Amino acid sequence: MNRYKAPTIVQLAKLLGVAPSTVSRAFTDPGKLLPETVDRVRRKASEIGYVPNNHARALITGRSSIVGLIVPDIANPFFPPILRQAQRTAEEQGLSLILADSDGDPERELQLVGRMTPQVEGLVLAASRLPEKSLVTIAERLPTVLVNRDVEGIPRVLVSADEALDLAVATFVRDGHRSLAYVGGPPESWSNAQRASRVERSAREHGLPMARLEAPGGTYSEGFDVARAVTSAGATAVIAFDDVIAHGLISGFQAAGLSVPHDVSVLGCDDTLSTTTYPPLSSISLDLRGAGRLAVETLRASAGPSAAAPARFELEGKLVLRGSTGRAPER
Amino acid sequence: MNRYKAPTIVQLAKLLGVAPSTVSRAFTDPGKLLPETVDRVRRKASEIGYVPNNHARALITGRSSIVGLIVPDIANPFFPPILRQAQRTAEEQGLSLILADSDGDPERELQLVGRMTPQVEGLVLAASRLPEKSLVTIAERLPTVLVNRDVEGIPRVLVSADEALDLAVATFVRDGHRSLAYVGGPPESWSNAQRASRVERSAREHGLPMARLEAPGGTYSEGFDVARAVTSAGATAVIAFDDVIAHGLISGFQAAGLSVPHDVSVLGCDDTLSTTTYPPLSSISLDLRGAGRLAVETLRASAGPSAAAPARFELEGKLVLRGSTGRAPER
DNA sequence: TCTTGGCATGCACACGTTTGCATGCCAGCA
DNA sequence: TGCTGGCATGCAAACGTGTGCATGCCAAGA
Repeated sequence: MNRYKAPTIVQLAKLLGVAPSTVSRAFTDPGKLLPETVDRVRRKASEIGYVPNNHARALITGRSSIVGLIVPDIANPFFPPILRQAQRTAEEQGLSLILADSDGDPERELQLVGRMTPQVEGLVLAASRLPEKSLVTIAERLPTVLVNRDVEGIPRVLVSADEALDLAVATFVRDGHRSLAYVGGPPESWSNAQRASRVERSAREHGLPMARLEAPGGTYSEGFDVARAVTSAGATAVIAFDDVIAHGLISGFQAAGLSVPHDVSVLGCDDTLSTTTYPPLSSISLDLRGAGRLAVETLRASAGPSAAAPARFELEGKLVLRGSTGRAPER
Repeated sequence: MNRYKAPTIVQLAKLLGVAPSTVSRAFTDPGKLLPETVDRVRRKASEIGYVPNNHARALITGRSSIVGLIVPDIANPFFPPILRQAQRTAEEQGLSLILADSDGDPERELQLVGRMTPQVEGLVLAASRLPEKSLVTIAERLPTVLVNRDVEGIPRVLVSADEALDLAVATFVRDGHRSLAYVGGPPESWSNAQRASRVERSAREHGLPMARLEAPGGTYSEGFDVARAVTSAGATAVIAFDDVIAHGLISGFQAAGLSVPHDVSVLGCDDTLSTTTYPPLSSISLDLRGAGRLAVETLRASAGPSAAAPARFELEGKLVLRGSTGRAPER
């Protein structure tokens, strides 16, 4: 009933006594028109409230001004900063962002990609759980940027904790720790594999024994439960896949009567919790917002006719020592 | 170069030896077709990976199959569950969700609405900070659903803590508490005003003195800092606007050498942190996912020709007592 | 004056759907 | 058998825009 039909390009053209194509050009290719004409068209347009119909435009150009973003889990504090900055950057470029959550399920992720494909201009896949093969196929038919997934031939932006992890291990050694534990997160996560192997390598180089433990769901309570295994492995320092697990670990240690960092040092990763734990969590701070921005900028660039090699950006995180790490206990 | 053209309805029709309109109907109006035909079309469609082009569809029908969702702050743990379920429900209905973050700024929120208007079919505004007048104007020109904002004449779904707050106050009284504090959150937030006045009323009815304190940014560190004010007001029980502030309060008390819940009881709201604090935070659990679902379902319903009165849903939360609340200290 | 060429604008088709109407078929009834 | 009517499907016209090509104008050069 309150059906309001928006003014169209032909109405505006008729009103001005010009051809529809002239109006079109006034918006999309003003250089081809007399500046005076452009002015006249634009003025009248805003007067009658004309605004280009996105769907009609998308239909003919194939560019929808919409980009899709898929994350495994919106509720994970790792993603909101990426998401937020991605949206903001998209907005600056005149793009809209459509969002979906794959729930960490590769099958569902693939399905979401399928649904999005016809209506988006490009895709950002954050921490994708899809096999490389699928990713390549997707990237072939649609401009795609990966976040935290390193696949040759596809533009990608990675937030890396590698150097900071090296530094962390070195710091632990210097502080007298003689045994280390790493608590892994979701096994399908690329970051998890990356971090685990880096810590392992670094520990080996320092001759530091390392126990490998798991919190596959990446939850607080898993972290809590695995604390026991850390102590029985004899480790005095533990690096967790992320802050959530680290937080659980701290609580687990406290519940077992151990003091952090006096009895055991705990290092998180991602720095999403910052000072909201007690003691304040040492962690590795990542440039998540930068990743969000870079992802859509790269997408935009790679959507063009550029035949340049697919970009690969690596954003190094930095180690932030707070109260949850310290010297090894005297024994 | 890597331009991949998606299969179209006519290609599919040719492949099947039927008319394009038949294919179209197989998706939009299957009742008009022989069930067998519908099957055949759908089977072939998924075989060759055909998926309807939304833009073409939107152009002719005027319905874009896109709904917009605006939140004040994606990073606030209150919103992801809403967001997530809203997206999922939208997906079930064949809709896409475009997302934006207003950063809590009304001006920016208005601007976002303006940008979205021409391309969405409806709008969900969560915890909007816009004046009522603006909201009414928006709702007039576009199907709109409010979440946690109560404006007469606009469909809305509210997650309410009212009854649970009453129960909480009664519980405090029963447990011997003689003085209460309420720590408010963002002053522009409708929920904040709602909760504050409810607690105030409930306390008055019980003859319980109540101190009103503020953490206007709604952050952990503000909660931490305001803990001091709580104790100097002599309160032995404190209700916080949300879990984040409550978490800060707990840490603040611990830093001041007070034990929770032995010396002071802390109650959060929203139940977003659940067991990740120590002691586990008592809180008020809200049906956020239900709100997300209801919001887009309501939007969908109100987009139809229904002239029914705008719906108003109120989802009551429930009190969950964990380890951060207990009996008043002996004195 | 005639030609050339650049520049501003008009013409008309294409994009992939939906949908009202037309068509053809077959069953049921007189 | 002939007629009616319902049902499954085909036909073709939109929806609002972008864009290659054609057109017409005017200035500059010969």
